[in-house]
Amino acid sequence: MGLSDFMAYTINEIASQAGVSKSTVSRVISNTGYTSRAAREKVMKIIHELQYKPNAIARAMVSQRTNNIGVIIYREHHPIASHPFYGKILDAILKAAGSLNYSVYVTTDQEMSLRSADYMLEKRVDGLILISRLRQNVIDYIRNFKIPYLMVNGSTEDQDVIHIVNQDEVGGHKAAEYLFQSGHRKVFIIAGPQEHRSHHLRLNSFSAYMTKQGISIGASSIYYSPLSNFEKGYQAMAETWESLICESHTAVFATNDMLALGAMKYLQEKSVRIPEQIAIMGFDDIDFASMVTPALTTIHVEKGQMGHESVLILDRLIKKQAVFPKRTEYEPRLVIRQST
Amino acid sequence: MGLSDFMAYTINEIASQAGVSKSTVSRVISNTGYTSRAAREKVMKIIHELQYKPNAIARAMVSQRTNNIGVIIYREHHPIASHPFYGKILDAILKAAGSLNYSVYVTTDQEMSLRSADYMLEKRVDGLILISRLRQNVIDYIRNFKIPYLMVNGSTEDQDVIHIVNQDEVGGHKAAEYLFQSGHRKVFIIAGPQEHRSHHLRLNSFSAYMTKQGISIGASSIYYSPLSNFEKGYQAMAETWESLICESHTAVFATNDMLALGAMKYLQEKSVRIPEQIAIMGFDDIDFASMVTPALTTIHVEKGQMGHESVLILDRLIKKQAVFPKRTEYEPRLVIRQST
DNA sequence: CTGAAAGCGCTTACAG
DNA sequence: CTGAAAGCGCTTACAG
Repeated sequence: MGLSDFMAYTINEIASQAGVSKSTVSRVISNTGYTSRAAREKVMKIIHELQYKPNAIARAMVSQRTNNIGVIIYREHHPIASHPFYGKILDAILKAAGSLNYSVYVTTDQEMSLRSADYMLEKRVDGLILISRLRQNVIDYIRNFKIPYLMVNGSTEDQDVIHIVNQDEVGGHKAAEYLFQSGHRKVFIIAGPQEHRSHHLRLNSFSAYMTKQGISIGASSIYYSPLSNFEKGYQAMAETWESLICESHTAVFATNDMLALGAMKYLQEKSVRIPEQIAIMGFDDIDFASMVTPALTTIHVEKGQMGHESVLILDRLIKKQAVFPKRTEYEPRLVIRQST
Repeated sequence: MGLSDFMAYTINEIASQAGVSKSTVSRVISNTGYTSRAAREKVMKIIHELQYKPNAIARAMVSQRTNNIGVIIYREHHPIASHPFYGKILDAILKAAGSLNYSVYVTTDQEMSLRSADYMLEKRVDGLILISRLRQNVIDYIRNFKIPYLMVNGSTEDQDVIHIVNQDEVGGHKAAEYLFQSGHRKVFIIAGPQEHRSHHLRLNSFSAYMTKQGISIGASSIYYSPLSNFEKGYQAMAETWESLICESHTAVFATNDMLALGAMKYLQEKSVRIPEQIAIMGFDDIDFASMVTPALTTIHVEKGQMGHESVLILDRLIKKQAVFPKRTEYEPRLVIRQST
């Protein structure tokens, strides 16, 4: 066995070099039970000398705890980790998990299948955070395994699933209220995919507010986009701008910032002045919203808070600690910038 | 033991229900060795009925392979996963790892300490991808454990470390060449932190090209920024714009897009016309670069390729397959848009 | 305070 | 083709 066939030291090696049993070594490492000071010091010394590291796998095997949590992000399209919305949630999860001494497995599941879940269910993790939309059959499947899990910003009607969400109805309401109070009476809406809970609720509550003010938003004032990205926002404007302005709309509300930003890009290429000729408003408050010119007015969603809280709740689930609400909601807030 | 104390089935349960030994069960699961058709079918049936999943931890214990790879992103500041540059690399890693059947641990290390490394070194992963800058002592530490690892876009002079990098010199050269050929003779530079290999090389090769053209870039034409984010780009312009324009600079080159975007924001607030009054150029080609108006001219870095390749190389290292270059370089390319 | 033994859930030679 | 046994590297009662 050459130098390249480096073998990591085991507890046995430490025990033999320290002249004690491996039980004793284990005790000093985990700092439980009684150990004489002499034994402890001897063991510590050897551990440092050899740079011994306990094998986490072996430890997980007996303790039945991995100290890992799994994050599965269900997204059909890229980006995933670098997504301006989900990426922020992920960042907060990584941070919170680190401070609670969990490691994080990150998986993406573009097929929204059982595959990623299966991987995690092979006892690799103590608990699971599911982000974004996933199918009911996946939820049922996971539940079957009795592993602690929760959903962040998903779309399920299932009352039993522990869930962290943004109050999208409140956000839609705030957006509509703000635009209405700013004098807008004819607003064009770019609506993201309606099978997504967020886009659906944002659109509905926005419309509901306007309706209550006696303003009905007709079919010709809503553009339904199958995707919620920049390109689609651009395309939405490209296809509708002419008629939109003929019908004297004074503002555009998009159900997320990416759509709004895409729309803005098109308008700027056409030298349309924002907000003078038309106001634009988004939803999410992604980083980029404040970086463009004019900066985008939007509804701020507590992405970081949601990610952070998801780890705290999961930790309690794992440790079987006291009850917690099935549903944790965060209230979004209006952020007024230059585009309106 | 109530329903809530669900225990996952083990190979023993499968064996007993199928009326065979656990050796046989193991063989049919791993599909190795001989098994009679009858035995195989019986076992498969029970496995499906019970939704049995082999315990990955136990398997890792004996096979000495975890099928996990660890990604440590060394960054002092947020964002990490959602970073417009590193997030893209991470996304590509997640994707490539998935297709090679690896799971990915993602850790961030803001202190650039040994802590994250330690975690991974507890035999949790088969190999390690280190992203961004890290200290030499961390490298030395990790090397000590003989675990396969490589660096992506790091900054080390260490010839022994397997390394994937962008050719920042080439990029700096291309940027300078393009601006020069577009007629710019007096360029202002916003330079990111010089302890970062990328920013350093980009600045140097840019200057070198200009010098060769007989244009010396004086101290008053370089703004050194301690950070490379949007805010600092904005600040750089805020502090220097007046004198910059007095000295008749015609273009601004920033050593990354975020700085360039920040600079652009300030100028737009001052109603400076871009590129008519001053041209702006960045480096990286992050997503946002093409979304702003005017769209940012920049140097495209192969973030996805770098991430993808890092997994392929690590996989070969793990499997002890044939040699590979110590250093894999990607050539960046010029992307001309509207800001110049 | 300490050590021998059993066991976590698998895989892998080895007999048969 | 199949099963009994040993072992991966730890932890945890249990005697002493």
